[in-house]
Amino acid sequence: MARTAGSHSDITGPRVRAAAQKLFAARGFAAVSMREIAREVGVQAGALYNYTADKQSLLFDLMQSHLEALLQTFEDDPTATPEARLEHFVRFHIRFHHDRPDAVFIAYMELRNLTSDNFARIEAMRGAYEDRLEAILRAGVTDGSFDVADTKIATLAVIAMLTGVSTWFRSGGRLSLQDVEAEYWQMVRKAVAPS
Amino acid sequence: MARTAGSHSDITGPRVRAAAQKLFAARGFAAVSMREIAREVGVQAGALYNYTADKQSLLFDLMQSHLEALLQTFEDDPTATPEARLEHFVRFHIRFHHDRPDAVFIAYMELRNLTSDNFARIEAMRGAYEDRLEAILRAGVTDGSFDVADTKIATLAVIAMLTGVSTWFRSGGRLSLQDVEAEYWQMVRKAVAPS
DNA sequence: GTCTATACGCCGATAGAC
DNA sequence: GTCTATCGGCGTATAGAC
Repeated sequence: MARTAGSHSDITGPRVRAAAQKLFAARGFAAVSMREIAREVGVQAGALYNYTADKQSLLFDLMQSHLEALLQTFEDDPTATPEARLEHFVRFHIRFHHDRPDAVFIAYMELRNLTSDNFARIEAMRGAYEDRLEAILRAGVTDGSFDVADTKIATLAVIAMLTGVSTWFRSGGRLSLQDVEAEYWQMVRKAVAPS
Repeated sequence: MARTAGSHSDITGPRVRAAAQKLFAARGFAAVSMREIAREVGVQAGALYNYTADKQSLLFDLMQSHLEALLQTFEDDPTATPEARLEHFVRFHIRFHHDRPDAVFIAYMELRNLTSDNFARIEAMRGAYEDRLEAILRAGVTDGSFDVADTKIATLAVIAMLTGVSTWFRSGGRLSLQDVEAEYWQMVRKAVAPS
């Protein structure tokens, strides 16, 4: 079962996706050519088509993998208190996004470059993630530990606020990621608390 | 002083910028060609270069105009209470951004397509706007009406949260813009309040 | 001020040799 | 599985006629 010398599909495939992710994040899907991706990998442009049907599939696969990992990694414990669940969500979201800046950037910036079918599939996954947070907020509203007028709006507000961290946080700066987590948790906690 | 027939620089110029804004917002700077902009305006591609030095200048001018308007339109009253000033900021930011969806989208999504000189100028304007909010938060921390661990982080968190409204709000939906303003104001007010 | 024509180069994707 | 070569098309920007 040994592979033929020069047969590298198992290693080149991931390298193609890694190169595409790096370049799409840095300069944008539309601005990056297949030739550039090939150069980054160290192959000729034609060889890329052994690993992806076309450029669009490359983008879609990156986004889908990112959102699959997001949904799979987040664990919620419905038996804990709403406040504990919310704190876990806040810290998880900040850390997970901080660990994958390129994938996050692509997932937020390149939605309009998806075909409409692919867009619908990605939006469904994003919606499923939002639903996880909304369930926490609803549980807190029900038992009186939170007070928000509209759980859907609060969900979107919290996610927008947390995701914004990626736009400015740099390791080695004035604050550690743990400091940032703690500060955002305080703001989120108060924002949804009963007044 | 009558112009020659067929001389339309005073009207075609704005139409070029309007067409570019519409197309850049819908499909992205890199994905839009000068030919498409010309088609939208109703002239040939070469004629665009009577109104802009190049495609990059078109992008920069759109962003600069947007941020100039933002800075010029926001009025803060340093003699009011920090809470009143913050509520005014929240409502202003949501309304101003809601009124200019295309300009807002471009200003957030196309930063990486600016040359480094142009990027620095735009970032300086964005920083000036952030400073206006931070001044309000600092005043509230000083007089004890707010409690935030770090005014810079709180500034970025509030702006990210408010700007997120543009990504989902549509007139004619379940909530009016005034409802949305009110809900965000409640969340912001509580987030920065002393616990 | 706008037109037509064009310079010059890169685009995504495929064909066929090895 | 990767290469070279290539197809047909579109990219920005400019030149020169009117």
